[in-house]
Amino acid sequence: MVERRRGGHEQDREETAQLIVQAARRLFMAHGYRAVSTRQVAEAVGLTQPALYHHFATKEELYVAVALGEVARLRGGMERLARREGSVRERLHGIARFMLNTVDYDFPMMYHDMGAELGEQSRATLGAAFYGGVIAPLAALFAEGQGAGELRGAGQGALTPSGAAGLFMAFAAHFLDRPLVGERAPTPGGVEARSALLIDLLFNGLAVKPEA
Amino acid sequence: MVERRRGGHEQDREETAQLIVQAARRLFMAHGYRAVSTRQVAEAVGLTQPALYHHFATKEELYVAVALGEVARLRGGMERLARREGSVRERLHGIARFMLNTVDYDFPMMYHDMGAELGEQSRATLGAAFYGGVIAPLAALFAEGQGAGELRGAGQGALTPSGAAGLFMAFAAHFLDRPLVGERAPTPGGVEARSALLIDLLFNGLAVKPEA
DNA sequence: GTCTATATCCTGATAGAC
DNA sequence: GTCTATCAGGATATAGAC
Repeated sequence: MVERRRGGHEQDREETAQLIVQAARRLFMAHGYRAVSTRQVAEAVGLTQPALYHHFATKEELYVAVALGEVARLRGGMERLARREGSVRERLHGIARFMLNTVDYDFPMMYHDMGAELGEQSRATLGAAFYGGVIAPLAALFAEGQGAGELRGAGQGALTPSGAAGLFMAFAAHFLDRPLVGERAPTPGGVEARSALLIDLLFNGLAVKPEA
Repeated sequence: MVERRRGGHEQDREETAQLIVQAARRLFMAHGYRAVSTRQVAEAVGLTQPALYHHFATKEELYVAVALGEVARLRGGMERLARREGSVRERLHGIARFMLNTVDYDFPMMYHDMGAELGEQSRATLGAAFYGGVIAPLAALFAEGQGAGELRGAGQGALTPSGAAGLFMAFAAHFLDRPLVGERAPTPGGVEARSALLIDLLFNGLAVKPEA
């Protein structure tokens, strides 16, 4: 908002780049890196395909910009919710709600694209951003819960903090309401019901509780 | 083995089709449907690319054959292990071992391919096979555990049997030792340690147990 | 049943006018 | 900064000889 001082052009230099990233985000996250062509991205933003190459040198560079933006968004939400007051369980519940509410793409596919479709350098860049921005804040929260005696630690046969963070992400991916194959219906209920179930299962598991 | 009575040809009609499916299985499961070309499959089995089309009408048909074979393999293992004696937990542990030992591909990617890269008819065929051959046997086992009071049922705020089966598959996918992005290391330990951890977390969760 | 040759299409990326 | 035109390569699939 502070940059709008040059000329009367509505779309200054950086602005169309942002529009391209937004359009690419929707397409890449819905269909995957390989399934989306640069022509589709250009058409979605009202440009011709070669115009994209004025803003991004390669398709891969565009994907990296998309993914970095998404990691930054997740990081912001997670760090904000991790700082709230309440038990570790309550804060993790908040993060679960946040993810179920705002992640509208196929998480495993993004994971696959990052690991298999990109060059080594892009992979390293995104991997570091994902680890530092998503896994690390979650791991800190789990470590706090283990220290407070709320969660089983590695000494009690469970997981390291970052292992627990990875498991949390697997739970989140499972409870995201993506369109599923075949007859398997998504977990029913709204975000509140699904996030509560997610946390309940993550903390207590499927077995009957001893006191029940 | 019973069909080997025609002529001296080592590779009768159906046999090369099987070789093609095996080669395609390795490639598709390692890199995904879109990333593997029919030329690569042909080269891996020592044929030229057009020769494939004598055995399979389209690339998609070949993929369906690959996926149906894999579902049949999983079904066989699961039904065998589900019939053993022992608690539901012990039998689920056996199935977890079986999956960690024999699934060498990227499960979420196969899932994505089935849901997004194939036509409606192939998707329906594979979805039905997957549900009937993998989800249904698991769900029957979970239903048995819920009936025996070993597992929380839907009435106790947990999951339906098929919901629990889906969660089990999510756990299995998470604990498969696929090469991961960035710095996040795979869960350490061999198959026995990882399958035991999987079952422990699935049954008891991350929270400290009341009696501990 | 496998081959060579090829049709047709789509891809990412570049050249150069305006 | 965006356009038109195009390159070079790879994709699936087909035609027809042997």
